[in-house]
Amino acid sequence: MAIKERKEREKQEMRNLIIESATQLFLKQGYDKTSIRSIADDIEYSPATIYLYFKDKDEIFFVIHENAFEILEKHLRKNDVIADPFERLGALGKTYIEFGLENPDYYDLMFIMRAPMEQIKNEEKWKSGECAFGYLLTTLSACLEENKIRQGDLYVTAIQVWSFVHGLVSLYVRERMCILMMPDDATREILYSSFDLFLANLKK
Amino acid sequence: MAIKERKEREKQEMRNLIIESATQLFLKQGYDKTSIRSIADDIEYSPATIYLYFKDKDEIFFVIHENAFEILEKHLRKNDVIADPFERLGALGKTYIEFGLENPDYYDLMFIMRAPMEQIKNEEKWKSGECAFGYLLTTLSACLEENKIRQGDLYVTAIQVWSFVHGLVSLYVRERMCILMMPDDATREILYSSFDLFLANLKK
DNA sequence: TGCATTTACTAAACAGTGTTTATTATATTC
DNA sequence: GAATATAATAAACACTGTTTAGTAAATGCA
Repeated sequence: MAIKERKEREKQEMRNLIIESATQLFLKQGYDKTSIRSIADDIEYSPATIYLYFKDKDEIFFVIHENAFEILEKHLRKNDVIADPFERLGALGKTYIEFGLENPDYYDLMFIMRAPMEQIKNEEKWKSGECAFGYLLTTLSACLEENKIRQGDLYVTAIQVWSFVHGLVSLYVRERMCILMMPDDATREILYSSFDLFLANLKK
Repeated sequence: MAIKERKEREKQEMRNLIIESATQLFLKQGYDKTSIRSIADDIEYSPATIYLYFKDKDEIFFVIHENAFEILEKHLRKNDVIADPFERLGALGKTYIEFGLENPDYYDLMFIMRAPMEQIKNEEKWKSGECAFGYLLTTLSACLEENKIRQGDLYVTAIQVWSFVHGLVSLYVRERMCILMMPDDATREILYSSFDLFLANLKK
């Protein structure tokens, strides 16, 4: 009976169709305007059909959130070629900030919005987040071993680095950087300068 | 004609009644569950009445957002007695983090949610934000003058400090600190340790 | 005081949201 | 070919923010 496999394949294809449509609408119009009805309209099915493939709206955006992590990880991995761990740390930070500034909606979904985290509560651990955090831990661990940065607890240092870059990007994404009263490109310059200063302070 | 003044007073009292009810519901049940209808129910008026006193829901939460800034500023001002600017900077940071951890809903409204910033767009500058940021600028300026911290551009340094503490608090408030897989109080300890490390790196 | 006008309020509706239920049409199995 | 299982949907439910049209009370003026 190959029918079962075909059905399974069709089910997966339908899930992909929904996710593709939802992703496209999300990046074009934002989270709020991406309603179940608008997705249904886009893929030319009834709204109720979507609930045959996803438990609720949160589950859809959890999948988009996971896809976004894959994209970020691809960017981060490009820095694997940098041998010096401190230089790699700097490059990772810049890649992270750049990703946030260039993909504010994805960043929001990954690190700010509540929606995808609801899914994680009723499921398991935050796999995507842990994986990305793992990158940072590995690099920082190498920096500490080679005595490139000031000595300190690995986790405390990692939280310090992540919190800082997240602070930069999230204040920008949620429009609090307006206090600088500067044009957008000048604000971005300040963000990168601030990261450079941070790195200099961390350096041994 | 004192009637005009009485009417003005009554209008202000009604606004206060709405804000008080909305604030109480917001702190008890969160933003989403604080609907116009639930506020109307609470103050025993019809939903439409609220629109005679506030343009929309965003305006209500903009006022709550401003009240929250007043509370934060009261906390921050307690550190004015600390003469040494670097010590004061440390105390301000701890006060900020503490405020965020103890008042996650207020913090969310002030520095994460989009709702109150919509109001600012159609109005003027982000007065509350600028005022709080001014505190930081003043203290950092004194630190630089007295050569207590590493030299650098004032604004770049300020963004560095603010982004970092905001990063700590916002990752906690939006439940991304779960990657540490620690009980809540241990996570909070890490946050404070991370801030201490940050300060040590900033120190000259 | 009596009437016209302004003010304060609300019931009902509008246009939307996420989600569920009962029903129908199609595909599969025996 | 008949019985069963699957896929899809129309319609409804319970909400949301907001607007409109209509009513009742307070005020201004003669």
